[in-house]
Amino acid sequence: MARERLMERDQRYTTGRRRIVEALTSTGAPVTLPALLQLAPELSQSSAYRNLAIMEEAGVVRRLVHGAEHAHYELAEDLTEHHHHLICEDCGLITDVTLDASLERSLDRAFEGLADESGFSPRHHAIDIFGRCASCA
Amino acid sequence: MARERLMERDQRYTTGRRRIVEALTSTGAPVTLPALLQLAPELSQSSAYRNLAIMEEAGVVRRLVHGAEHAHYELAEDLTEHHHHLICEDCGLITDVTLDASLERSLDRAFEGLADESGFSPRHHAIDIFGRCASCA
DNA sequence: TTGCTTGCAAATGATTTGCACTGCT
DNA sequence: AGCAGTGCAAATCATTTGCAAGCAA
Repeated sequence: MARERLMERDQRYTTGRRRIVEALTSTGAPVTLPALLQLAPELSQSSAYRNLAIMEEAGVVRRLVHGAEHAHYELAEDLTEHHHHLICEDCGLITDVTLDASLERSLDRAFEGLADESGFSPRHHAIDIFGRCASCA
Repeated sequence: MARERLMERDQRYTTGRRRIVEALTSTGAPVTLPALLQLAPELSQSSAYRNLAIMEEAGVVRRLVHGAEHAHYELAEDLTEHHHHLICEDCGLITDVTLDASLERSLDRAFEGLADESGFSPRHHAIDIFGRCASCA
């Protein structure tokens, strides 16, 4: 899947890129760049950044920005499934959650309604739930 | 209100801070630092950053980070009202929206449920709706 | 070969900080 | 007077980029 997405954009699925995708697949949760380099120490920082940017563009990777610190990276939703994020305000840990399908449907309906009122056309949404994770509680 | 929040933290409500609050009040939408300085040209960049950080800490201001560019600042929800953001993927414009109270209630209920399953205790949430604004459509 | 990729080191740019000065209290 | 707040210029630090060398089609 990742390979196809890249090929469509005339991008190669190189070893470095495969390593990144494998690392993101193996850890279920979004990771920072330093964390990614720990998972795959043979990657060089600049190439990792460059390849993440290319794969983000190609729809393989998603970049999350939350505080001022490092951004987090995860596989794009088409390669996984639609989900949201629990963010621990103490330690910065980010984990995934999925909401009930009917609730998602209600949200989408509400968002569509905005188009009429304001002229804004929604494409996708992201919900961040801030709080305390189990280990920081 | 802003003054009280600052006083509680033994912070003064100085002219510079008042100017920032007034500027944020006058433009309904979240603004970047450069935009804020345009609204209030007598502010100096470093003091504006410093005061925004202090007021964020005091719960007067909220900082939003979305792409890689400048962060956006707005008045904290206790000084305004609970709302979410429409983000234009073309021009970066951010505007506020409020959802139906019953939908918010369903969301909160769903989030509370997470505490039981995962041990995560939710404090607040933010919904970002990405798409095209009226002028970029 | 020809051009995309890589890794290193250097550059960028938003935000932060040191410091001397001003202004409340 | 005494300490918090300000503005300037310099420092930070995540991320990006230039460039020479490596590798794949």
